[in-house]
Amino acid sequence: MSPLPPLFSALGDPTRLAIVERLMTEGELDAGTIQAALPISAPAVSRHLDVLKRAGLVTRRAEKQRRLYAVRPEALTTISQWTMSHREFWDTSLRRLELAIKKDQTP
Amino acid sequence: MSPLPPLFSALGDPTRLAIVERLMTEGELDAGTIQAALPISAPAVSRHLDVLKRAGLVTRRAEKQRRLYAVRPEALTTISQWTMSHREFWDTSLRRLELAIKKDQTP
DNA sequence: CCAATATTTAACAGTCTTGCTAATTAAAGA
DNA sequence: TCTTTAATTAGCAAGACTGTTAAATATTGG
Repeated sequence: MSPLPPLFSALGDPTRLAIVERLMTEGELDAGTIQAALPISAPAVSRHLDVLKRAGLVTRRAEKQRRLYAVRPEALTTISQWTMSHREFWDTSLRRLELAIKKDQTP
Repeated sequence: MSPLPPLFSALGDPTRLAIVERLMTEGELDAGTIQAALPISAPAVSRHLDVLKRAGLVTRRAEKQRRLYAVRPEALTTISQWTMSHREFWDTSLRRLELAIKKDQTP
């Protein structure tokens, strides 16, 4: 239901990944608090938050004159499900790799 | 060890995501075979493959005059580990959401 | 050696992205 | 009402991204 490329694209920027990680560990935060920890201007942060919002990664709600942002758990679930849907591939590939290395080291 | 933003950024392009998914289901493929399924020129595909390579998402090896590409399982593991490291957040958030919806529907 | 095949590199155009400062909008509170 | 606080939108510049065609590189196989 949720398209992956916008999610990956949004997380591909280090600033946005940092914002998402902070929101996940600290929970809902307002734009000002998010901005304070970053080395860029408020308008720049506002645009990053808009990108995250349009990708479906965060929600936004108004509280007095503040805008509160929070990560949408469904977005993370979508990514998790994608990796899991390919788990058979990377799990067995990794196992094969480890076996090959072991065989190489102790001949 | 492997940085996430380049991985996410590389997967943020629909063409590259499609390439990675195809390589995961079909295994190692040469550049020409990958290009044949896509609506863009060979040089464009070559550049996408280079982006994937530099992000650490694929390996490349020469076989006669062909270049064979394959997904690095470690890259997928890195992403999986990231989602899992935040699983407590999205798992409990989702559960809370579901409870709130249920409470709303049957008052 | 030469022609064919496979792929990449070069050069270029159009479009996005990201940052900035200045201006605007919205609500709070004296 | 007027000032302060919070955040966004507008407008602009620098640089990155993606696609194209043409040229270059490398390997094969007659």
